[in-house]
Amino acid sequence: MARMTPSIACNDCPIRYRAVCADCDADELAMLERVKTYQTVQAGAHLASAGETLDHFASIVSGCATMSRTLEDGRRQTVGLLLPSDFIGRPGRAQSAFDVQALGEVTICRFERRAFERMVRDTPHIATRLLTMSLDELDAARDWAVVLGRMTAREKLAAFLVSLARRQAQGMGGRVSGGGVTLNLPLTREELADHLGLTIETTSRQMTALRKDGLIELRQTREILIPDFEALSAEAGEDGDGGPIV
Amino acid sequence: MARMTPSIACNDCPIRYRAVCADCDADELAMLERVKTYQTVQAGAHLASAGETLDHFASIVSGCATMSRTLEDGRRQTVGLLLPSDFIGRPGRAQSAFDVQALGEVTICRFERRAFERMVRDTPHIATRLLTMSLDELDAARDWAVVLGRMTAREKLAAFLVSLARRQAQGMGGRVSGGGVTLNLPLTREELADHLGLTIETTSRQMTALRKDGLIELRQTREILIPDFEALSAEAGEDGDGGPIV
DNA sequence: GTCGGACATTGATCGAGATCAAAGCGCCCT
DNA sequence: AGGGCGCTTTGATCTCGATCAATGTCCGAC
Repeated sequence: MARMTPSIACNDCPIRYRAVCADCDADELAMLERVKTYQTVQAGAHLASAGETLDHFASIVSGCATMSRTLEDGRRQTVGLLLPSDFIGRPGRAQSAFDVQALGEVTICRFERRAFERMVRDTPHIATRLLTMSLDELDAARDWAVVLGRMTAREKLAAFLVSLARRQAQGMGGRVSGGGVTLNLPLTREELADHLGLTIETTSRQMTALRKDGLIELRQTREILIPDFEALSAEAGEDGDGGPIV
Repeated sequence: MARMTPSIACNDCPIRYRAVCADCDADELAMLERVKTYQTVQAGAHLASAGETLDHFASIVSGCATMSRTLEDGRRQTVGLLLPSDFIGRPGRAQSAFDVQALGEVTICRFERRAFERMVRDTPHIATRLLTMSLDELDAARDWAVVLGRMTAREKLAAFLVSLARRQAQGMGGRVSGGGVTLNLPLTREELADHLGLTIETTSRQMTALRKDGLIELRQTREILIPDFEALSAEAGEDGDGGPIV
């Protein structure tokens, strides 16, 4: 399921300036270099399970993962979509509160828990970066609560596509070209539905509706072109903030 | 709307061991003591507004507040209920992402932004405490996303009452006596509905339904007795985790 | 006292999204 | 080429919560 991958030098790392190590200087990076290991897992692999004790933290280097919870009766809600540079694990607590599952092949940069917690304590550049990232995620989680609690199915889907396009543009995973944005959906319709708090059928219908209204074009089922980003944003109940994609 | 309140000594502060200052030693507390000011605001006062630039951070000393966002068409979603010891503001960013509004009379302990950010940088005990609190809030926000996205109206209300009872018991604001827990709702039905992602009417109907089913008793509209905490938890779609109230 | 306004409950009906059901479409495997 | 399986779309119907509309309750002002 998981295989070791040769570590690459931090300086050549694609997430060098976006992950938890972003603010580290050469010395600090050298310390991380000593304790890190790369690992690649296949689609569907569980990087963590709710209630499970974790002995490692990790940054996503490439690929995507979901963070979700499943109720006993099978209802599932995704609470976060993890993209490259995002952090997995919760310093200060060994138990994971959610399931973290790889969507495609995922490569992570792992740190043994004790060693990393010590570095958080002793390395202000890591501690403050972790705080900043946590606060960003907190804002994102609360933003998403507004979507889940108060938006219609159509608005939910539009809001998700807009936010994913923004994140992919930032991470250079998406293409922004003259008036059109292309984005790669890392999720199946079912996973998407679980993220939006809808059923597969409603999600699919809304996808069709946005397509028929010319707000998106489906190149493949997993490749979406947004011809007019502003127009789609307007569908997402956005008050104009958030601004353009880049 | 707001009035200065004589500061009380940190050592006599009701939130001394729960707020952002919890881990501070005597020296650090003395530094905070020098820059803090207490302020009391009336019900309905805005402690922050979405998009507004804040020049202070604060801890809630007494009273309750909501953190919410309102869409242009008036739909509102509460994303957090702030109780004594909770923190207001976002170190590293001057803009508030949400509205923060006092529910009743609220007393806060304020810190000027620059001074506090400097302390976060220079005082590990504050930085790590802030990180812990942020991570706890992040977990709570994600837990709530599951409720908003996947639970029925009845489950939403039960989940909220259970979580509020737990928090009040922790903060000693609630009474736990032989088999029964009393809790004080700091929210009107409308504010409650905005927190649950429901309408007032549905919220009220579910309240009545839980009462008729013997799961809660309404002493006053704002005072609720939970005769059997476990039974109510079971209604909240809980998988038995979370455990008893204390 | 009683008037008025804010908050809460209850009832009747409607509709967005869930559920049940059936195709359609790729894609791998033999 | 054909069969089978997973994913997606589309259609028909149902249901939970929203909406529309009274009515009830509490409290403070006069």
